[in-house]
Amino acid sequence: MELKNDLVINLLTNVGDILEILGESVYKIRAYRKAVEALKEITEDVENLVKEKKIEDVPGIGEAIGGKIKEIVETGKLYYLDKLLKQIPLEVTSLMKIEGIGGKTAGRLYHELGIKSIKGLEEAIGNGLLLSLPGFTEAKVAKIANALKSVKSEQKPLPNIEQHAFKISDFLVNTNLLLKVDIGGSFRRKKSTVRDLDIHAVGDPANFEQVMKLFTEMTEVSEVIVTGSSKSTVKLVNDLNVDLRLLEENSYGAGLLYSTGSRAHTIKLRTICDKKNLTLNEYGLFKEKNDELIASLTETEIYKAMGMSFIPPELREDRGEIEAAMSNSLPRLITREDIMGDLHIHTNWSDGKASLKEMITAADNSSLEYIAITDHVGKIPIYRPLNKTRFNEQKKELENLVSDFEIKILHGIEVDITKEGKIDAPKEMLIEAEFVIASIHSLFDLSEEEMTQRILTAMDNEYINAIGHPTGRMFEKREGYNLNFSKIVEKGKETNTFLEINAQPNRQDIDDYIVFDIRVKLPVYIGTDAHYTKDLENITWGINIARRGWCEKKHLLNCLGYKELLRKLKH
DNA sequence: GCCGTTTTCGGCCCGACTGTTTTCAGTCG
Repeated sequence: MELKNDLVINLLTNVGDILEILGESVYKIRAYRKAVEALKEITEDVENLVKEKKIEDVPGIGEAIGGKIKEIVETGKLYYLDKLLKQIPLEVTSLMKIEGIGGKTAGRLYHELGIKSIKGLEEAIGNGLLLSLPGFTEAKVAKIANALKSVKSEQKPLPNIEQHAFKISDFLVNTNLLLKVDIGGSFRRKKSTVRDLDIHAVGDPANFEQVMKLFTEMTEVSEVIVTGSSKSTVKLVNDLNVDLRLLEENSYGAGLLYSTGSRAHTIKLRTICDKKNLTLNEYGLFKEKNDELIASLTETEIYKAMGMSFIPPELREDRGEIEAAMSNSLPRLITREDIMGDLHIHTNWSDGKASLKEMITAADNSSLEYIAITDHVGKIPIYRPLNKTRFNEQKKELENLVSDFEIKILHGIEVDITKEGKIDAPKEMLIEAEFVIASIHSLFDLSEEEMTQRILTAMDNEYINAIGHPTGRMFEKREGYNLNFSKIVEKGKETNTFLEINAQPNRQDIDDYIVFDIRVKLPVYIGTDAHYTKDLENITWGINIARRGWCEKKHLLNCLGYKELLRKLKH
């Protein structure tokens, strides 16, 4: 049986969109949005939650939405949505993907002009129909026509946009018109993917007009979406949206807190403030009655004034960090210095580009205590995977090299998991290899149950230490397959098999919310999957995921020293 | 529609920018 999580998320999203077009209560719409967000953050099978009558335990899901989820799980359909769709066709919701068009405008376009789709909207602009609509002036129509070219921006892998982000903040710093420039938003929270950049800067308001002019006229800007004296949004030629928020220096901490978000974190903070008769905004924390300023200079002061310890940006997702900060029980997140080893590295013995010696030299020069060399074995589409003979040759080369280095080396392999969950490698190699990663490299479109079973079967193999890039996602190439993680974690505990956080920029697999869920049940480890020596630096992306997943040293296999690690492995 | 350290009703985060609304609704973050 398939997991129904995606279906439930889709149908409830549709309900939210249609309700928005119908102009329903914003609180009702918000309730559906919140329920969808909550469902995206759980790794459990929604069907099981329904069966065990635990679905209403999920925060944001109550009796009404819980009942609808039950109906979707049991019948695959939702009568309530079907009824709504008799009033508004589903396609109308596509209009809301255009910048500046929300539910109200989409509703008017449909009701007053019969426009159902983006294509219909283009036609209505072309033949002048849109101009006939009250309130739609030439300027407004031109703006919509322009916005049509760009649907609301997509998520992009953080590593791909890091350089753009620094370039823009450098540009702002170099104007010499600002005192401090910070990149906030999901960039500062170190999310694997970001939708836009939120830049926060403080300075003398006398300079703001000039800063905004320089910002909106940067050569990389393809379009100015909004611009005002304290806030502007531009679209860059590479389709990245950048927000710039300017504040006075004495609002620095409050502005950074606001800029960093997340939205859910901010809302929770403000809700708590409300109960304490405080108001929190981007200018500061105030007493509600008399507007008296309580704190604004630093984030630490503001958190403290709200009765909390400083919350690292990576945790600001309303996953319990606020409650933990109030009870002084935030996790001691891992740092770069805590990482003792890298357990997934390739060399030119398979599809890596660096030699064994080059890789070891590079790793030895970093602060690592150990690495695992894990070249490919099995029928995978690369030029030259290892066979038994070459594995032995590699071992010999390794033995000759080790004395020259301080770093400890596990001679491992990465093996392929076949469709049936078998391990495509000779047993002698599995016995001899000191760290065996099993990964899926083909047939990605099996059902959820088949994929889960495929991995469970592989984990049952007594020589497998770890599952590499567990969901197989590759940004801008393919979605990851869904897995039943509760079953996989159970099997991991039973068989002493661990899950990888693959740190390749285009993988970043598994996601932080999965790590958050499983970390206390089964240790994880970060592997760079390096193919070049410089790829060893990709460990950063894995650390981001681990930190966002609330990992402390005890949750990560590669925070163990070499000897402790060996004791943990099953062979 | 959800929720509760003022708890089963009456609230629900807060503010900037846009357009044409002469006082605010819509959209966004």
